[in-house]
Amino acid sequence: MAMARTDDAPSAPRSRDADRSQQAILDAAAAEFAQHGLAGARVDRIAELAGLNKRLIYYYFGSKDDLFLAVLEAAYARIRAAEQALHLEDMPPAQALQRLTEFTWDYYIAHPEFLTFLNSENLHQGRHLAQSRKAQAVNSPLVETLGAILERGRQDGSFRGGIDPVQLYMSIAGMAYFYLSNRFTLSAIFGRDLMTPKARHERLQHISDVVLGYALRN
Amino acid sequence: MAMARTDDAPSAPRSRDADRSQQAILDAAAAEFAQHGLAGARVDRIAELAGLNKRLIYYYFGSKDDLFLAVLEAAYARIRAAEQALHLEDMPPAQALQRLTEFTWDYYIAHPEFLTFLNSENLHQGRHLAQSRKAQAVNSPLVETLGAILERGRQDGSFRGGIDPVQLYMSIAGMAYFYLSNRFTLSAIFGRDLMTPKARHERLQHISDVVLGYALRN
Amino acid sequence: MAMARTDDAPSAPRSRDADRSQQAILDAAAAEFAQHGLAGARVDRIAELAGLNKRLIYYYFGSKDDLFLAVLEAAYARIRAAEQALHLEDMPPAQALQRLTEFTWDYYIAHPEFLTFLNSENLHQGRHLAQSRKAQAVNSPLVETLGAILERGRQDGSFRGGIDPVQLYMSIAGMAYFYLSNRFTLSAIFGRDLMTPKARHERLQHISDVVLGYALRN
Amino acid sequence: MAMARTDDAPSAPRSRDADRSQQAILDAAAAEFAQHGLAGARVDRIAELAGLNKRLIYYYFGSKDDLFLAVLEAAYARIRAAEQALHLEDMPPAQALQRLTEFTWDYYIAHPEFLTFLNSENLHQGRHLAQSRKAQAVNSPLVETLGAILERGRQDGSFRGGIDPVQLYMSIAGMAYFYLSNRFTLSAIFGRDLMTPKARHERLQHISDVVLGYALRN
DNA sequence: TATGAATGAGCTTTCATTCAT
DNA sequence: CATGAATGAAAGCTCATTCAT
Repeated sequence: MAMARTDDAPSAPRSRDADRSQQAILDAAAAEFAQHGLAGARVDRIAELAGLNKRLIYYYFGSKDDLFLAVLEAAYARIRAAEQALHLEDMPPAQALQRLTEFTWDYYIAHPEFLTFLNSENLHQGRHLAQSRKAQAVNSPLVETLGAILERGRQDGSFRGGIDPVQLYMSIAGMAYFYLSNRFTLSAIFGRDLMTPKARHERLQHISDVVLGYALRN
Repeated sequence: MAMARTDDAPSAPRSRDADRSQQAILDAAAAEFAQHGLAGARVDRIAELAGLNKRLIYYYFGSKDDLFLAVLEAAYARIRAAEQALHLEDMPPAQALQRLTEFTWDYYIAHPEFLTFLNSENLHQGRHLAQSRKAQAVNSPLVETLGAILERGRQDGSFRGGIDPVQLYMSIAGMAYFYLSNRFTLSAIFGRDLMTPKARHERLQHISDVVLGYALRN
Repeated sequence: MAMARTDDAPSAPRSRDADRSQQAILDAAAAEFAQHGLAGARVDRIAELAGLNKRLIYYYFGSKDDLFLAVLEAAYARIRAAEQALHLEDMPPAQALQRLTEFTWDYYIAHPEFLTFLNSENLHQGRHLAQSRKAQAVNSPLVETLGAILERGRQDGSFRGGIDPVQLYMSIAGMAYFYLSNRFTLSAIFGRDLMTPKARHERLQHISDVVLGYALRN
Repeated sequence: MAMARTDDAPSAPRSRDADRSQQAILDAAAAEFAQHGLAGARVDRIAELAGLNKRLIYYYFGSKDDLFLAVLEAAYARIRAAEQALHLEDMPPAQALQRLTEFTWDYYIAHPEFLTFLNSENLHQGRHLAQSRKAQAVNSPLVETLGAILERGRQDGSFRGGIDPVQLYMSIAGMAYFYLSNRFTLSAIFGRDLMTPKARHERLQHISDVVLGYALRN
């Protein structure tokens, strides 16, 4: 006595509810992992936050570790999509480099959980990412874009030559990451609030100065 | 043939065994926290690693969290001591800046647990350090030293003016930190081993180039 | 041949097993708390006695203290129900007072755990009952009933006037309670078995004599 | 190279310090057992409260249970001494009975720990007292005294005959005990403070009324 | 698709007690 | 007489996970 399901999109492989439940779990898990790390996260809390039964998490994702991987992959997918929307290749080299720096800074501020996920994953020696089939595609296209920018700048004489785009990317990211990820200990050590608008502005200015001061010829 | 011990603290109210036990616990805890983070660390493993009864950990340190704080404070004390042994104030400005960059890089490589402790503490929003009485003294004297270096460089004309030592310190640290702390995810993304001698040499070279490229006038 | 169940709560959202498990835990906990007190009770033993997993105790009751409160509330509910089944209001005053005395005595003998629960709760200064929402409803209706009995007796000339029902209730209970709750130390002191049928009969007789000797207008 | 100890009393079998330490432990233990019961009492807290090393407790008393027995025996010895100081035998019967009632009430109020000790010991089914060599002497001399009072009253016509002094003693004690030992639950149930001066006065008055109303001829 | 019930293993922490001096 | 150091056992409680429906 199966009933016809008229409310489903005809070609949808899964029901809307299923998709919605999976997304709710992913969102809840992202919040929980961001706040407590992998070991500190509680499956119970994720279920409660998602408004769903705990059993469903296992039904859809298999285990806590697998769920973490899914969260991690989704986070990488989001930042990759944001990077690709920048269209740096259409800008003059110096402006493109400046824009990339700003983007990195702003993205880390808007998505602090991304930093936490990386910390967690590295604490576990990249174990989850190593098992990921999607991990290969994770390779940041930004590096290639950055390589092209540097080459264009070298050719038009604005940039010095011999800059490794991977190294520069890691430096841009690192200067932002360190400040934001370690803001609590840094605040304790330096006795100042690092997250005021003024402090944030100054940090971005400093990073830009360092990056351009390094890349620009003379 | 007992020798007079003149270099000891004037009064030793505790038996040597107590000190040794406490140090064994601290060492074991440092290893465990470094490997598994705060939530992932197991008190049982710490006790086993220390070769001591689990109860003794609570006897001396009170709780897992208090033990973590003790480990964290000890780690800060060590890096502070190492920093002060550099005597950067006796070097010419450019050399001092170069030396500081190398030191930071080398220290992070030699003491990867320090990075993990910072990650853990920041995951917990600096909660432990916030209640540390020693936290104030943690204020890195390196910043003052770096400020003096920058000022000397500005005066002798080698450095540009207007450089904030705190910002520069966080950039130096950040460029090293990001690479080393996130080496597993970075390796997965870039598909290369970041810890070969060659890769390490290149990274240090790059960081030095960036730092000096930014600080040096012209 | 399923019969319609009209005496049930209108909606039973939980499975019967859940109710049965909770009741099994309550019963086992009552036995354990009665025998060992609150601090001496072991959650492991309760679980074993209930034939259920220890985790389930926390799943349903939250903590050992909350479980104790549940046991205490259930004990109060039972004695209240038994009191209300007496229908003392339908008896002549002297007979009602006599019946109440007998009931109290018999109930304490049949439910020695009730005495132990009260001892435990008072050792902890009523901490659990104080946070009980049901505590207000615990107010023994017996006191009102007793008040009505005393008033009826005063009006028909059999009882003296001016008797506080609360005071009298506490005296009736106290004379029974002391004997039964402290029977071990009293036995040691007086060197006689207080629980033989003869001794029990004599004690009840004495209490009745005291109570009626006090209440009856001679 | 034994040194002469000139500060000791020549005939003292133990040093003053030893006596003082033992008494300190007994006092601390009494406070701890009174507050937390036997199972809830902590040897650590007793040592801390006594200002002495925990090991000494075992040196002097052997075990927590043995210490409890010592505390219990001391409590019995104190109440016995207080009872014997009453000299009820020199008073007229009714006055003596009244005085005994007052004494019992006042003593329980002044020494609430005595009630707690009895509760603890009875929770453990009198196990400790059963092992006590001094337990035989615990037999309250008050009962004999009370017996003589009742007999004198019967002979002078003021008291009714046939009163069992043990039963009456347990009733006097019980009416006081129940009120004081269970004051927290009773307060919760009746919603009134039982320990105000007024409430205490009324309770003593009631008990006296009941006792004398029972004993006095007509 | 979804859920409440249930669990084994293991967690941090506590405890009475003993060791070594 | 006195103590700080140390411990085995077990406590209350938590966790990721599975069962039954």
